[in-house]
Amino acid sequence: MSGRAYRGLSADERQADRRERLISAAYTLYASLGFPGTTIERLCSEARISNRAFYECFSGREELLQVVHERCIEEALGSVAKSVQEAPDTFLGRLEAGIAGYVGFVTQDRRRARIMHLEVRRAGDQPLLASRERTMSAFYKVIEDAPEGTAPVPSGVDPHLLSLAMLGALQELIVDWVLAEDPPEVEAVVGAAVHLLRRVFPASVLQPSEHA
Amino acid sequence: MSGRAYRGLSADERQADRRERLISAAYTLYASLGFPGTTIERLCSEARISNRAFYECFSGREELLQVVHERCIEEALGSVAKSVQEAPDTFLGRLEAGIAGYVGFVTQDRRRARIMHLEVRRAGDQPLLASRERTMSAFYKVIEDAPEGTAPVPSGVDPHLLSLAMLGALQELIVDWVLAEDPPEVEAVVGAAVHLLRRVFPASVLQPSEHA
DNA sequence: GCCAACCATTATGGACGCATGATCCTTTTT
DNA sequence: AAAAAGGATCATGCGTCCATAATGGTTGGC
Repeated sequence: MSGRAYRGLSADERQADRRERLISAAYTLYASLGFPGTTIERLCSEARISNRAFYECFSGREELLQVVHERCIEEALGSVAKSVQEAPDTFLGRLEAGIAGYVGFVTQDRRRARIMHLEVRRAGDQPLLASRERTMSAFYKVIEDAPEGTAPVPSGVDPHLLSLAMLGALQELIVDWVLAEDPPEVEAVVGAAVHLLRRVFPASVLQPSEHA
Repeated sequence: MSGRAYRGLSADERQADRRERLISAAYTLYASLGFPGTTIERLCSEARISNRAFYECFSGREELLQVVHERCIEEALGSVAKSVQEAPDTFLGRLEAGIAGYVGFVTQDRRRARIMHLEVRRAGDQPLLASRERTMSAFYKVIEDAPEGTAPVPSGVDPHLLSLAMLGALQELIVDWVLAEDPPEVEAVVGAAVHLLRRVFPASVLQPSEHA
């Protein structure tokens, strides 16, 4: 057995520590050099980890990206869920809180926004699309959990495509925020996104009830 | 002087022919292997052109992509302009014709859709963003050329961000059409996009006049 | 304090792509 | 038909990255 203490850490702890350092390094390098420019060697030197040890943590660059992306999504979902729970229990309230929560979360750290909305696409990796699907369904939930069972999706138009388009709109706004040399205010991004969704999903017009 | 006839073509014609073959090869390879996977050697072998001669046509891979992309945009603008001109002179009519024209054009050849909406982003090349700006402004024009000078952009929301978001929405729909293993009908894509824009730009509600 | 585990640093071999140079076949001119 | 231009095929030098192996310094157990 090769489970021995070292620098006060067990074998598993050391392994986990290296893994974590690699993830942290990836977090930074993806945002600065982009995913294609982030070589394994750079990752290792940034994380101060042996080139050899990388392969004991991940099978290759793609798996690392996958893990980083999933972590980002997990954190984002948590943050958004919290924002939504604290919001007033109206469709509009939940919607606005969800968007503001997500945009706020993602713009809080420029690296996050870049990884989640730019680098993921550049990879073209297959398993990443699965993660994307998860985000989609989470987004669906926010809409489908409208309070009194009103279906906010209009008829005659594929609701899946509509949600897809809304995600694309939001994504484009965030990408612009990331790439523009003179980025818009976060509030403006949120405002545009909220305005968009408010107009697209007609349930919002049924919602002045709570206000009066 | 080195301007001599060869295979019935002048020196300039031969040069132009090689250029064209490279562009055609790029058109195909970008869509199958993606831009990053499209090496110069592959391009040359596909175009049946000497590796050496490539650099007499383009300075490198990026310039070729640039040229291909600009050609795509040019053709798209032409096609959309024609569709819009033939449409009824109402805001809604122009809008619908523009969207249907663009989606129809871009989905007419799968390679086009992929190049214009996927590979361009993957390149991360700087001059490409300029071309993208041109597309943006063209899109603006369609909206700003509303017949009786009504400003369809709502107040309180940055119209630039709103247009950006709409482009993002449309782009996402097209990307989905390209990547999905079970792609939606083109009509459904057009329908979703039209529905979206109709709801977002309130000028559309001022437009039942022509119908009666 | 000595040995052994541990691990970052530093090579090594292989593959790939870019850019350029050399070779050889084809086409045109005379 | 011979000479010369044109261009594709093949070959080279260079750099980068991946993946693995050898090196050497550090830490923990005894």
